[in-house]
Amino acid sequence: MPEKGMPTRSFTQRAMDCIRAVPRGRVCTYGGIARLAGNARAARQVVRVLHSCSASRDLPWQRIVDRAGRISLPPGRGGDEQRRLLEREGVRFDADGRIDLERFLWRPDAATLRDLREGGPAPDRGA
DNA sequence: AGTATGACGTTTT
DNA sequence: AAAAACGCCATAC
Repeated sequence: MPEKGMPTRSFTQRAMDCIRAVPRGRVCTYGGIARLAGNARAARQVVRVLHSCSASRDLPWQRIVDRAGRISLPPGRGGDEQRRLLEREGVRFDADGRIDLERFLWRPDAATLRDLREGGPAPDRGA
């Protein structure tokens, strides 16, 4: 059994759980995943997580977009596929290739939030 | 212990 | 409004 108080799961592991929690047909942002995983500033680490696990693990990697609702992955290196996958889930893009986050941004309900955070506290220094 | 990585986010031009 | 500059972070090595 893990030590009391010590995080048993790394940020990377928690981030993967959060990504898996994004339902089909919805999206979340890099920063949003970072915040859910316990560190609001670790958006870049979320990028690294996706880099190492997108194709291999069973992560819905395509559901992570940037804060403006745009696909960050460059076309030709997966960006096109990401858009195709999202459209197949029902996510719509406007003429500028943007997703309406008011409509498609996923927000976890209280129960999901609790589940995602059971591994450790969320030291959000946003104050 | 220092450097590199990255599909970001925020602030400043 | 758009772009650059700047800040930030967890992991790999």
